[in-house]
Amino acid sequence: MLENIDITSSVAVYVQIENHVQFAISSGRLKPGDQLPSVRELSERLGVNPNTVAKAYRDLEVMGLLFTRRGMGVFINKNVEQKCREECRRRIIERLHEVVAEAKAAGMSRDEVVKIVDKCIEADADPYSDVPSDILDMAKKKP
Amino acid sequence: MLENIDITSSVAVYVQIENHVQFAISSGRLKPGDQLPSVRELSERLGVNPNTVAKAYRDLEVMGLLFTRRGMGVFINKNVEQKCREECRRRIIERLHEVVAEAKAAGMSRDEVVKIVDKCIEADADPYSDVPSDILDMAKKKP
Amino acid sequence: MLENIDITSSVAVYVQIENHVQFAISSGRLKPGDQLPSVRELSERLGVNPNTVAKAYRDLEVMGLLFTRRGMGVFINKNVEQKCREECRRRIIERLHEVVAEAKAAGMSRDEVVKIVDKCIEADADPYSDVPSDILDMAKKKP
Amino acid sequence: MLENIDITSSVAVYVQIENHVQFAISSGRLKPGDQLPSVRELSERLGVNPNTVAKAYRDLEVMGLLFTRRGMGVFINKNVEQKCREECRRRIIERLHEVVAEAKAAGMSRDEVVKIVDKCIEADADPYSDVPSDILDMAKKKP
DNA sequence: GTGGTCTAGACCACA
DNA sequence: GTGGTCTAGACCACA
Repeated sequence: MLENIDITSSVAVYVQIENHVQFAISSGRLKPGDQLPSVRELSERLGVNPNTVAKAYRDLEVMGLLFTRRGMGVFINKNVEQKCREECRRRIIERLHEVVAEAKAAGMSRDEVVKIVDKCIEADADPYSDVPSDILDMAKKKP
Repeated sequence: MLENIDITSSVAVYVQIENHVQFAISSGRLKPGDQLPSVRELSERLGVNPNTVAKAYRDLEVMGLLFTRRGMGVFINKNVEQKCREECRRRIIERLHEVVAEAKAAGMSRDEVVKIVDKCIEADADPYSDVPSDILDMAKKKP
Repeated sequence: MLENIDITSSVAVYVQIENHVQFAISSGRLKPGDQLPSVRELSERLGVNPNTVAKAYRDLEVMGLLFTRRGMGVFINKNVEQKCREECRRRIIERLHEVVAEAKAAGMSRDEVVKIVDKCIEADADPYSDVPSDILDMAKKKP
Repeated sequence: MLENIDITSSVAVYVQIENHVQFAISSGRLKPGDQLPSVRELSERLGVNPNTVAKAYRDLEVMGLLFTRRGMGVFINKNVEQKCREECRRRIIERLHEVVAEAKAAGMSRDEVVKIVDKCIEADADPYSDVPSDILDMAKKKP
């Protein structure tokens, strides 16, 4: 996660955290019952304000992906994998639509776009899973 | 432009104006020497504060795309078409890379992605040019 | 003059006209009694608003360099050459001070600056007199 | 900076701020990663509206010299020192060319110009660095 | 507390 | 009429 979270990015850090957790759930790297790193632990690790991590966890809890057990920590909810997968897919397709529409408007041909797609697919361009992710390493797997 | 600029969008109005002008230059619909609509005119048309339009124009000037003649108006600079085109392409390809990498990581297959691309290309999904743009109509073409 | 007046410059056109006339007087290319082109004639030639030329002539008149004879035109005053020369010199030295001070602050050495000076002096870098100037050609020499 | 920023100057305050920051970067007094004083802090110090400082920071961001972390502050970008230095040098040399060409055209000799240059070089005519600059003192050095 | 966006409006420089 | 500069101030996003 540290590798993938870019604090200089224009995307808010809390949004990056949320996306990352959702993605990890949808790809099965985080499973129901797993415990997330504490707010303090993760914020220190990322070098960001604890409020930032807390905000991300709160949002994810509101979405129903996490639950908090006071004094125990934050855990992944049951039956969220499918929902997460769909949500991730939906967002990816939406963004794909946007960017392809712009490419078209910019005069790029179908073949040109497909060529770029192929190049990405072939490359190890996995934005999340190519590097051991700290948030994943820090998560305590449900026994 | 009026049709394409969405005051309620989460994308700031001045950013939308900037994108639109850049895109219009890169696609040749605005050419060096053309005069943009005046700050006041465009702001009234869009129903936003003149400062908002001025901010967009100023950014574009700092980027080197426009120049201002005090008391005369704002004009497209020379030799910006190529630069604009490359910049637009670069940004599109960058975003395409990002989203395809995420799609791959999310387990989508190459064919699935290409299928979505094809659907977008076939659709009239041009985000800018499908509707006559007021900013273009308002621009005074260099004689 | 047309060659030297840059309407895209950030320096106001009326200021450029003023500078040009002062410089022409101080270098003897315009002499007391010479008639300047009319506001209309010059503005058409330069492709600028007549107000712009009128403003320049008015300022120069306030400075005491020109006088207007109603229905006759605008003429260079007597005994202005010396004053003009001094004023031009003063401004040049002032600007030289500014830019050399910045060069020094930017870490440029004395020799580096002098080298640039020499290059300029040797070059035909005369910003005004190298090209036949329209305002001069348009001025009617006192018989 | 407070000492060098002149609110009564004809040069706009935001332009003075921009110049100052660029110069501080090019001379190494501000380094990549350093945090600039906050918009509010600097605006209070200078006695100007926060918008004025924000405008300068924004221009510098569009130029690629700064980046903003929302809620955190404004920082100097990486790899801008060289670019800044070149840009500063380029502008100084350009202006030096202009003014020397005018001096030549005005009939000043090479030796006369060099004499003025020498006088400036020897004087403490550093327009920026002779006085401890507040904006530098206020900048938080990257650890 | 940090910057971002936007509005309303004054006053100025220029054409 | 055109843009530039600046102020005052509201409301928001983020940390």
